[in-house]
Amino acid sequence: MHPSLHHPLQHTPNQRQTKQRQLIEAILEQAEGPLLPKELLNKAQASLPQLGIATVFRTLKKLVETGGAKVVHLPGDSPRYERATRGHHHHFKCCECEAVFEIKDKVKSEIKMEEKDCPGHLDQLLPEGFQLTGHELTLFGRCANCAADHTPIS
Amino acid sequence: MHPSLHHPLQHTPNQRQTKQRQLIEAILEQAEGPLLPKELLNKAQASLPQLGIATVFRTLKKLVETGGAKVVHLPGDSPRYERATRGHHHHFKCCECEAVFEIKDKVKSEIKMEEKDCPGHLDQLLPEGFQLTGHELTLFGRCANCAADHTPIS
DNA sequence: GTTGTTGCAAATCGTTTGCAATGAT
DNA sequence: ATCATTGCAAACGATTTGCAACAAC
Repeated sequence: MHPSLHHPLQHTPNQRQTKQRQLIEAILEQAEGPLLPKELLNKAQASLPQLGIATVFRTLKKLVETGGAKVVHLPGDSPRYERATRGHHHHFKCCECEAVFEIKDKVKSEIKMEEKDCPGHLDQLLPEGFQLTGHELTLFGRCANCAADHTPIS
Repeated sequence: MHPSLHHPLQHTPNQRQTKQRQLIEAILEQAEGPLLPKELLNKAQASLPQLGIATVFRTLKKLVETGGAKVVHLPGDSPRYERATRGHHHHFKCCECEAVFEIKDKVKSEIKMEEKDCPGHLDQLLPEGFQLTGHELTLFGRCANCAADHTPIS
């Protein structure tokens, strides 16, 4: 039998395939780093000039809810969005040129899941009885370019 | 000689001692965790009802500039503020009750500075040529209370 | 035809700023 | 008396929402 054919339990509304949603997903897919909603809008308006910012926000929210996208919070900035397919990683923000880089953990086991191979053993930091389900780590400093261009820090 | 006696290079304006600044600092001092500007305002208005939100923001900004306070960015929330005297630590946010806890690193050397004794060796995560100057780490999950009250996660 | 989706404008929220009045020095 | 600081209101940027028109199914 097909369990979900007749009555979806919580009456999940059917998602419709629109060109704006397709476009937004495509741009997110190609992006090299997490995007601000406004950046996304700008890129999208190249193909769909009448696209509104509200649609971008609504679509992003749905993408996040359905697991298609992830929110990236960089300290001091408004939230960015990236495709969920990129897997777990951290971010590095250059304090000089403001650029944001994806940092992939170098030590990576193929068996353990994301939390396990991140720096240190994060659960060891927690008090008794606390359960860890996720984390966000942002590094700041100077990127290779800025470090090369100028004198060393301080 | 005293180099800074005569002409402060950038004409640093003299800070004046006002009751609003004193109050804000006092509240920050007593706080158990990082505070939102609005939370700070609410607590402060108990003693100073006419205090305005603008003053809170202006005072917090100056405190941060002068190193008296630190900004805490919890993913998904607007910035919070805490006294700088609390030293380096991380935060844990309970996804169930929304409470925020300070997490002190357990492994703590007395000689090494903040970056050194944090989880893992963060600089090892960086590509060649990148210079690390700081980081923010936020953990999410269930706090001990919520974990005890309800069934285990999923 | 039903109903999820859109664009627009108005509303909201957090934060900043202009300005005249106030208060610390 | 000077000038940093305040309170208020207006301004602002990011995000959300109401609603009528529209488009996918």
